[in-house]
Amino acid sequence: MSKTTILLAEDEPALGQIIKESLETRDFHVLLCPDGEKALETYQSQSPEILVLDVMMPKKDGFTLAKDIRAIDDTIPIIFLTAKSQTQDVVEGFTIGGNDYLKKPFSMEELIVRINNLLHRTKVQKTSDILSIGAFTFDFPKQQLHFENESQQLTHREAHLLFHLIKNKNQVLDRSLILNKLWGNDDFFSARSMDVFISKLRKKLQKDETIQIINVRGYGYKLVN
Amino acid sequence: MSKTTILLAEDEPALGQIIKESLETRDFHVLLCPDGEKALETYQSQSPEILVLDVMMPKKDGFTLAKDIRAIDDTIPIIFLTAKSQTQDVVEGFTIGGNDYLKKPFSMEELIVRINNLLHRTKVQKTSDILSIGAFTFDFPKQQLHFENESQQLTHREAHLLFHLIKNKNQVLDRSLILNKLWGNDDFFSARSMDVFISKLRKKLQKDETIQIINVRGYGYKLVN
DNA sequence: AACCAGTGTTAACGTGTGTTAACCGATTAG
DNA sequence: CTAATCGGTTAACACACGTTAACACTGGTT
Repeated sequence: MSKTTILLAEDEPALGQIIKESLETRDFHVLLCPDGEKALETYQSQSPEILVLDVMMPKKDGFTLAKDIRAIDDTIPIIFLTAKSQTQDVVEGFTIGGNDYLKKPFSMEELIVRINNLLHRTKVQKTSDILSIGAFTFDFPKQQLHFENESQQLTHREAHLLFHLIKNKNQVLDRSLILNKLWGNDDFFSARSMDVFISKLRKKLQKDETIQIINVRGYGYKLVN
Repeated sequence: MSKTTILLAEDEPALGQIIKESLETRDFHVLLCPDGEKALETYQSQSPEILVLDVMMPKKDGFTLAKDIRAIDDTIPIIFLTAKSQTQDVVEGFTIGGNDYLKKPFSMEELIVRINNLLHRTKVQKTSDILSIGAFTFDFPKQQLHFENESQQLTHREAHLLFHLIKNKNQVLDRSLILNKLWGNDDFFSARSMDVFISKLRKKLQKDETIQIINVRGYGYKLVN
């Protein structure tokens, strides 16, 4: 497994360097940015998995940066580093969803705990490639779908499609998004092909009646359980 | 939706009471326990959704308690309250999985942020949108309307429209509001389309005569029961 | 080279969903 | 009272999606 990439935005070079090195000893890959604008660029080019942002920064402060990034990705975890003076209610307003904050000064242990907690939330299902849905267990790498003591082998396409459906369980999974991801385009034929696979998956999943793949006309599919 | 239950184990009565009250103003249900043993009993009888444990407690300290509870449930989120003297590496060892910690003294905001963060992780999918109306049960995610032991599948549009009607049960649901929300506009054709769906819903709901969708001319619809 | 099994794509036909149209009754303003 | 408006209902329609089977491609086997 490759290292987790952390984007660290901190304008104070000495502090930034200390944090960076500490995190690197914990086996993270750290991208240190001296200001908000640089951070945004780096975010776009490197797509890190978690952001650690100083609130007070030149050019673009941490909150503004977070807003900009949230417009692109509304799930990426963000940790704010706040000075004592920062008004607590503003910070608190930001600390919902994938957000947390730390008051300066903080210990490295504290930061690492927060990072791991937030990563865990998004990663817990992400890294473990054995997913469960209803009464099924789905081993993605092996492309096997287990039900009680039976087990059926899925094809590559079936497995990938199911994988994304489970990842977006109970939410609508956008048709064109998945078409682009798995087929590389979203033209008529690929769409038809996808329909066929949805049909196949439904058949393979029908042993557990509590789970269903529901179509949302014009948008996509929703796997519910 | 019922309140989230928090088990709070804190041996210092004054502090315990303050935390309890603060959390209650945030609409949590708080079970305050003065020591580790009481906490374990309360955990078993009340099955709370999250634990906030003081580390230093009489009879059974927070870590030991956490170990005991983890043997029963290895996913329930736990937040430790630690004094400054507590050796940080021990704490850190515990802060994996569903765990976090706060150093005393801490602000209520900090605690609430941690609680919400950890709850979010387990709860995001848990809050089920199963509504009931008259003799019907409406499973919004599955788009199913249950009546006694029958069950009919609704379409996406039907489900959303019914969802908003139930949410505004016994109040007038504004036409243009719902048109904008579901159709994206409130022009003539969308309005006509909506009428058709109201008609369909009326038909599907007519098994229970006590509930009706009443039109309020010029304003909208009201679902009554 | 011929064969085969497995996988994904295309085709053909059928079904479901949402929109539009048509026609109607009810309500209200003039 | 009459006309205009709003909403109710049904049906026609277009098109998104479902299902099955035929087809084409791949890589492996004999």
